[in-house]
Amino acid sequence: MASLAHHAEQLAALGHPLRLSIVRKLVQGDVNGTAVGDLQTALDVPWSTLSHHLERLTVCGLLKQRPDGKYIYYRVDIASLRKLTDYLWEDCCKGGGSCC
Amino acid sequence: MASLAHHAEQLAALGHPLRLSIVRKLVQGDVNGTAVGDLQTALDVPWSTLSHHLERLTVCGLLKQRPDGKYIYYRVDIASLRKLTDYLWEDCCKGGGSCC
DNA sequence: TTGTCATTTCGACAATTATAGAAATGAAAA
DNA sequence: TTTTCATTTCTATAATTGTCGAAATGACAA
Repeated sequence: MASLAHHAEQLAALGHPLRLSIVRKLVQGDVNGTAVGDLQTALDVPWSTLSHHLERLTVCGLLKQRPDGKYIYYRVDIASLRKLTDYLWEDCCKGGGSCC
Repeated sequence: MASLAHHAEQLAALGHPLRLSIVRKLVQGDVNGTAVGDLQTALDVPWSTLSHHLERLTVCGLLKQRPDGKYIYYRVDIASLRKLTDYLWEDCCKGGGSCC
């Protein structure tokens, strides 16, 4: 099952305090995205560290990048995140019983 | 925010192919839990490796253990997993706009 | 073009995590 | 009580991941 590996990769990407706080900030923020500089200010973390984590989140498909002039805007790929959370619950209680 | 660190820990636990397949199997399986031996057979992984991953999932609160005689049954803590997936969507589109 | 700002890439080191054989535990059956 | 079975702990090694300063890139402004 290829999707298992893919989803594991996305969950691992979310499984880091700084990366999770990036995603949380973007989920709550402007639908059009947030510039890296604004994230840097908000999270107060070195640029190179932030950039590295943004790449990790982007590579696995959780974030989308939109360069606009001088800035790069990042936003959560909502469909991708939805698929991920849905995946965790797929076929719950298949064998009968209702727990969810 | 203490819950951020806790949720990151849980997501990291899910972010490993073997651990994710353990959780998927338990989510789909019997509500009363699955014995370690059955997991071992199904996943075909060394006992010590499996045990290590089960511990990681249990320590962060995603799995519950129920020893019964010779066997130990593991099941997903449904409430805990629900809190986790809900957390990811909390306050989505706070600033207006409707994406989810 | 020169300068400045936003962001990424490079590089090196530290820290954490994964793997699995062998030994240990602990409960039940003979 | 001896044996057997289920599972964990121990131990060591290999692999991956995280951190961040410094240098590089690439866009816009003067």
